[in-house]
Amino acid sequence: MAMAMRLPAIARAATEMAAAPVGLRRLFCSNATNFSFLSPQANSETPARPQADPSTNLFVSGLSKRTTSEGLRTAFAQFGEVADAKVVTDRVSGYSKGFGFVRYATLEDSAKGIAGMDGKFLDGWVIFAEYARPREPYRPQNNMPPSPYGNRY
DNA sequence: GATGAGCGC
Repeated sequence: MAMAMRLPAIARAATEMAAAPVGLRRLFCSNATNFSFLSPQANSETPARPQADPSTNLFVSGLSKRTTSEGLRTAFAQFGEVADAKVVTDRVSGYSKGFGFVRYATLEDSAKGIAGMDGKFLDGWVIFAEYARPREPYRPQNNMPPSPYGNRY
């Protein structure tokens, strides 16, 4: 009586893969898009920089809502030593925001992580892996506006 | 989640 009938995981994955824009990202986001290095003397400054500076920290977007930090770490650990992996979730709802961060132990590991995971599938979604920008500066969490009823939070 | 580009506490 229980309707526990489910499609096999392979069937669900195939369905999602068929709908996912696998080759689409190369049209506007590719690692080979930056050709500015072809003119070494012409660009003392490169204002148009799609990717951030190389770092051990990676920004991963396009994640499935079901992907957790552990799944993120497991996937990226195939290409290097992962020091930290985190899926960003909403503080109040707890749901994944669909992106996260992966910090590798070394720069070469992070480079291999991008090469190995960027544009690949994770939980049925095409994910984008790139170097993360430097994080927001630390901010004391005492910026709560004063309340006439008292600060309880 | 019913939200699908993005840069976290």
